[in-house]
Amino acid sequence: MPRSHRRKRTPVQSDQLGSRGLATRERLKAAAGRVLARKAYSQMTVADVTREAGVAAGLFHRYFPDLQTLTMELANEVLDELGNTATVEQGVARGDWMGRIHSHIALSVANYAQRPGLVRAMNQLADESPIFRARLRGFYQSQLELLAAQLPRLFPASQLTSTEALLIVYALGGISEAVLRERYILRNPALRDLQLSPEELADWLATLFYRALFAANPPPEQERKGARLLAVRSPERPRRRDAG
Amino acid sequence: MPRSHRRKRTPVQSDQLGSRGLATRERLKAAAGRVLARKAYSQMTVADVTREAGVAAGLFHRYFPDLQTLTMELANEVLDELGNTATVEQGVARGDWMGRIHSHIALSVANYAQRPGLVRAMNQLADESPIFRARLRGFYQSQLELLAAQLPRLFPASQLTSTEALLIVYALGGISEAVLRERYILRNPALRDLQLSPEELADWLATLFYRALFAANPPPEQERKGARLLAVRSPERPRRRDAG
DNA sequence: GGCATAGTTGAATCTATATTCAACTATAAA
DNA sequence: TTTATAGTTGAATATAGATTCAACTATGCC
Repeated sequence: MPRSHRRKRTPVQSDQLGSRGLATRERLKAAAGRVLARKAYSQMTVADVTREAGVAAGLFHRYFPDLQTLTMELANEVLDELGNTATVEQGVARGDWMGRIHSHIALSVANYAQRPGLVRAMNQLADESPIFRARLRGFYQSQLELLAAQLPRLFPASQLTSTEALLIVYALGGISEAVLRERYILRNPALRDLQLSPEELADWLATLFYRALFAANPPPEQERKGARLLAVRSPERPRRRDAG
Repeated sequence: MPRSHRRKRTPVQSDQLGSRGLATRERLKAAAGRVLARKAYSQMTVADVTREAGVAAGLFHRYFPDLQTLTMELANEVLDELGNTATVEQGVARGDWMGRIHSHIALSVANYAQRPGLVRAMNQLADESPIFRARLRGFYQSQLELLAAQLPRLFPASQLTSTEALLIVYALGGISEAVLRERYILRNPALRDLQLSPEELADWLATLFYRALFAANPPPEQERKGARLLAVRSPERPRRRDAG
């Protein structure tokens, strides 16, 4: 196959590169990032990357053994950055659930808005590489587990097991993932003319998240911009068996 | 590239095949379905399929021009089947929202549980083929719009635009999609030992869906098996600004 | 300026896989 | 049984794209 499995000449190690070489290496990564903004990971070729970077085809293998390595490096940089922002909840009171939810979702919105191509590539890479799949899941699930761990305490009457709590937080996480994917990655035209700023979008998503979690609207003082959504609420008891 | 773009000999049309040929064609499709259960669409080869079907390599092109055509045919069969089941809500009262939600989610759970490989392949195919991407979105969104169209009527005070309504239903749809993907497609070990039957899983997901939509628990008579989840609910007003 | 080293080029080569097709085999109608 | 037709085989060929590498160029140190 084009992306060979055979043992091959290994690229020079990064720590043995001069500043010029290091710069070229970065140019290749940046070029790959731009390529991924317009085509799927599995359709990107080495030639795409070198052409985008404006270097000769053969140069690629001086710096990377293959596209997967380069892409994974790019992906790990994103994950590291998101991980550093583990200070997400800074300035938000522990008991302020709406605030905490909102801060996480806002970070996620920004991530999709700023690098939709990379986010898409990360998912495609996870489809093909078990190693990266594990890495990505580890990252995502560790975030989710911060919340999952609170659920038994928050809702003692529910007798949730930790697996059940995890199920719930995956479901809640899906609320924003689905919308962000549809809007920023798939660029659904029907969602394009949304007049929402990233900030407002985060408000809406956080509100829905809060509602699914607590079966209630967030407290009014937390309303933020998604206020109109609060008027969306249980209107009546379900109707009779007849058509309604 | 291996999957060539060059014009090539076209396969014999299905309607010119005898019953033996038709049967072989189906064997190839079934074989591809099995291959997709174990590897990603973009990594499947023609040889994988013919080997799995137990026929000579060259036979593939008598029936299909390429893997994409075959896979799309497989995918369309799934979509057609799901579309036929547009009788999903049969026997459920129009005003019984929990019942309606549950019936749709139960169908989705069954779909993921029965053919996780194909569902995954459909998403991967959508990543690579704009045509299929449009087809898949059209299918999914038309389902969502059935609900979106009700929102302005259900919640007149909210003044939702149709785009906003669509945003909300995409978000709600993400609740089950995220969990089903994680459980059936990515086979997250942490979710593997869930003791829930598909029926119970649908209950949980429908309950979360209902809560996000109505900011309230579903009416008790609708409780079904996910009852324990009802104890998960707004416990207190958010605490003070201090750590809580 | 001379020299050593790091970096770059692009044509040549290799490989996995798609694709073709002439020869072969099964089927069934007459 | 013959014969026409549909179906099948697998070796041969074609191709996209990865990978190598000998020759070339830039950089910086003395």
